[in-house]
Amino acid sequence: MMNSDQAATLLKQKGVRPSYQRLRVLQYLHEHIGHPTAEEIFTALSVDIPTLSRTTIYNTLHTFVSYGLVNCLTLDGVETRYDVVLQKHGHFKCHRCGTIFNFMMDVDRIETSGLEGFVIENKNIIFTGICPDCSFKKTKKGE
Amino acid sequence: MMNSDQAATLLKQKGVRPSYQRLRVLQYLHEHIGHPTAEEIFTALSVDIPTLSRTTIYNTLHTFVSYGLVNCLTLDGVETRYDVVLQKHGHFKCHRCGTIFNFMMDVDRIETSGLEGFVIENKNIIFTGICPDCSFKKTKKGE
DNA sequence: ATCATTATTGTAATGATTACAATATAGGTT
DNA sequence: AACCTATATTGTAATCATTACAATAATGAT
Ligand SMILES: [Mn+2]
Ligand SMILES: [Mn+2]
Ligand SMILES: [Zn+2]
Ligand SMILES: [Zn+2]
Repeated sequence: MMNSDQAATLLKQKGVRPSYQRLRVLQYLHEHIGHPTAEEIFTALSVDIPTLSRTTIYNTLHTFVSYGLVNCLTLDGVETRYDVVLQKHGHFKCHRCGTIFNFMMDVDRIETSGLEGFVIENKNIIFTGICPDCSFKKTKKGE
Repeated sequence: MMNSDQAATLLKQKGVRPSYQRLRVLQYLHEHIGHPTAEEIFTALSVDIPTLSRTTIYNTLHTFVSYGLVNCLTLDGVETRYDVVLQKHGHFKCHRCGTIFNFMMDVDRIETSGLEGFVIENKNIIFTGICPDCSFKKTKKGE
């Protein structure tokens, strides 16, 4: 998916010093595009890097966001999640299994009224409901 | 805007016991539609109700949400905000002054791809940027 | 008035995130 | 290569919103 060299190149390209921890976090994000939390990243990388600090994860993620390497999203408000897919897309959260899905949409085609004079910098689309998997399980159980 | 009797009627209508605290919270929400936080409501009502507990505010808001009296929204992830405007609308948060504005849009006209088989229960639209007021101040300062 | 149900209160706990200071590392300069 | 400064990492303590929980109070039906 993304090897160490590719990660280093990407970081240097953006002006971020490619430390070992940062490389690993960036690689993890590219290998786990399901919107992981800081804690999930920390837990996963701790196995390989026993000295890893939670603070480093937070610092790294903040750096990545400010340098435009990742986007952060807070769907529910309990945990911030990180997204390495930079292409504009919407998010669907299944309230049964908690999975966050990406979906495509033409963000700029949304017609609004009441935003005259507003400078729009970001458009965030969040849908909630039940995913096909959970929907199917529910139907089966109901029989 | 909404007097005690109106609030009581609304609560009874929805099957929520109209305690004094609940009446006051509901009234506050109707008089402050700028998406207040639990803390803001608590601080404001504490003046009048010195024995008021923060827990009551949280309980009350949870009750209101579950009975469909208000909606909650978590735009940034730091604080949950409460919205008594039940009509579907989008939110714009100014990252300069922090104000959260409502705007109108046809939510159902959004075309998506990749959500086949998903049961959509809620559509949340959040824009961020700079509001006209802050935009104007910035321009003036720049002269 | 009695009694069971429900609401309120206060305090303690939780959990994600931030603040901060000490230590370690990286990369440029001599 | 050794040196030095800027930057990154680490560990711990603090913060802040929210929740858990148990005691007390109020409500509404009988
Ligand atoms: Mn995504
Ligand atoms: Mn609103
Ligand atoms: Zn699901
Ligand atoms: Zn503003």
